[in-house]
Amino acid sequence: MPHKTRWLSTKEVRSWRAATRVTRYLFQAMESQLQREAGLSFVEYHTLAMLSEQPDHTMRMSRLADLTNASLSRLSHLVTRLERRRFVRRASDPANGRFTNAILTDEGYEKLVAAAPAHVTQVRELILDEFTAEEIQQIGEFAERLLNRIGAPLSTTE
Amino acid sequence: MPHKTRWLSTKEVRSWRAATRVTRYLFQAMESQLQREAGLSFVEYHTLAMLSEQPDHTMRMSRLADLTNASLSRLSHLVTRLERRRFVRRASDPANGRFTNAILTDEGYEKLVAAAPAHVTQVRELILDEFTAEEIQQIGEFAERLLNRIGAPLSTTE
DNA sequence: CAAGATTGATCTGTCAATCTTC
DNA sequence: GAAGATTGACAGATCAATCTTG
Repeated sequence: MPHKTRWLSTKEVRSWRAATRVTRYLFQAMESQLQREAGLSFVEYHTLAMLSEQPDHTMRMSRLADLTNASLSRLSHLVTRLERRRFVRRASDPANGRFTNAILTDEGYEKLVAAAPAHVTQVRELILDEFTAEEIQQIGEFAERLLNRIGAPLSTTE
Repeated sequence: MPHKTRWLSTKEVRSWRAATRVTRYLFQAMESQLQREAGLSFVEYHTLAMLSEQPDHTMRMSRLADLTNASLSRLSHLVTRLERRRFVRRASDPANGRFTNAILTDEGYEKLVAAAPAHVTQVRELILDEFTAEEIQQIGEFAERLLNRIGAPLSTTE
């Protein structure tokens, strides 16, 4: 019941606020640029992107949900919308009927290819260009340490 | 029209993915912990927190929107909900009728005080405890550089 | 019955339109 | 008329309940 809370020091608060503020700000910037220029949300874009990296442009819903940081429910709704727009289609896994595969259509692939340059350019201008290669490396290490601590799977490629 | 896109290197992609993944993961973790244990969203919590730091527990809507990274519209809806729950009330600024002040109620303050220890503890356990003081400092500097680059206001205290 | 996935109800955010005060 | 703020309509996310297959 006691559990004395270890409050944050002034320096910690400062770092913490800057970090939360900037991450939220950057997400919003990317969201609205993608939305404006491609009519895709950040998650939608990454859903297409993850699929495009698979040799057969196919991935199981549950894995896709994990990689895009979305709940299965959220992904399911989202894929339904992407299906309506013909960017993705579903097919249940012939090997195991419990699994559903999401499959990138040609149209979806074209959409991604059209959207990518502007997005990547924004990421460079907004973020990467601020840092040296070593700093980018450093940031990646910090992020990976946190992912390990949390127990989140790291890699994209299985 | 050309604008050759400077695509990301393998290392850059790796850092970038880890960073986006971890930030989204952490936000979700904080969201759901706050929601579960206090019935507050992350923005709601920080809205109360920002108000509590003002001597008179009062702040203009537009400033509050800025500090919580919300649009004015979003904040307005949000404050309406917080008002219904009696955590905040509104009053138009006597000095300038265009301004609306959001004011933390006693009930709202108690809510915040009740929610804070668990939240702060989670922030430590999830994130801060992974890093040395120097690293936390370093992360703060990275974040502030980005905020400057973007042109976002930095400080909380005016 | 457990894992994978979907659905529907509800809540929250966004965008455009509007209102108010200076 | 412009800045600050609010509103309503719609799009999207969350949560709990449900369906389906192994």
